[in-house]
Amino acid sequence: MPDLLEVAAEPTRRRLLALLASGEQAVTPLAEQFEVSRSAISQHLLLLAEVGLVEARKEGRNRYYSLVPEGMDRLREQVAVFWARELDVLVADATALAQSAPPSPPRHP
Amino acid sequence: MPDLLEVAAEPTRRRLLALLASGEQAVTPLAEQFEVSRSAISQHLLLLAEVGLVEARKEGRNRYYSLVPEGMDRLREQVAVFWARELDVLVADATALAQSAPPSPPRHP
DNA sequence: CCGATACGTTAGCCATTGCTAACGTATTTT
DNA sequence: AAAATACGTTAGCAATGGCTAACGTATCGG
Repeated sequence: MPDLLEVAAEPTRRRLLALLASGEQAVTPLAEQFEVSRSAISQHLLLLAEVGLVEARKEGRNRYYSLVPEGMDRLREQVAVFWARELDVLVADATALAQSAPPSPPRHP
Repeated sequence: MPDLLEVAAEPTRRRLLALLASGEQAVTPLAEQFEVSRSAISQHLLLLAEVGLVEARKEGRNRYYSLVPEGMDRLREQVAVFWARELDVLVADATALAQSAPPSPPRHP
């Protein structure tokens, strides 16, 4: 059972998700937008399906892949949880710092 | 030159970033919170530093690692770019769907 | 000066990953 | 019925990744 974030982070799969965002699409036309083989894309899609980010609707000899909203929400949540680990405090420092303020002293007194 | 999102997505490194969010920390105390060796953690930290997410402040025989706000902002941006690819439309459907509304017809008319 | 501490570094190992090529299968076309 | 299309599946490969163990190197304490 692969890690959701890791699966989604891989560059080819990120692009696949982005492409599917504009609507469902069959495998071959998807694969044509990449430089790797159709088989490679198929395997990426199966992995994305395994973690519940996409699903396939079979119609004739085509399999139309589309995003699974619930899965994408789970991904969004995971990302949110990551950022929520007080990282925002740090980033707040960054913007303050970007506004030509003196650098804040090291945390952890 | 490794991919920023992929580097940040790996579970151990995610946790490292989260731990560093609460303040700078030396390698050994960091490593003690994991089950893997100190060497493994050191290598993860070096990789995180390579992509600009963390940096080390040397003091005596310790190396205090901390988040690099600019790097974390770049990461945040990358994530935002990913979600911005019209994925939000899909997610909007999801919430609507979660409110017991009939499923929206397949996109791509 | 010597041992201990805190690291980075390296080599080597094993598992995983992403890939291609070839094949199998269902569906459509002719 | 045969060829073509659109897939998934499998095997097998090269590369990568994460890990440990061992070592090298500063720095600190005695």
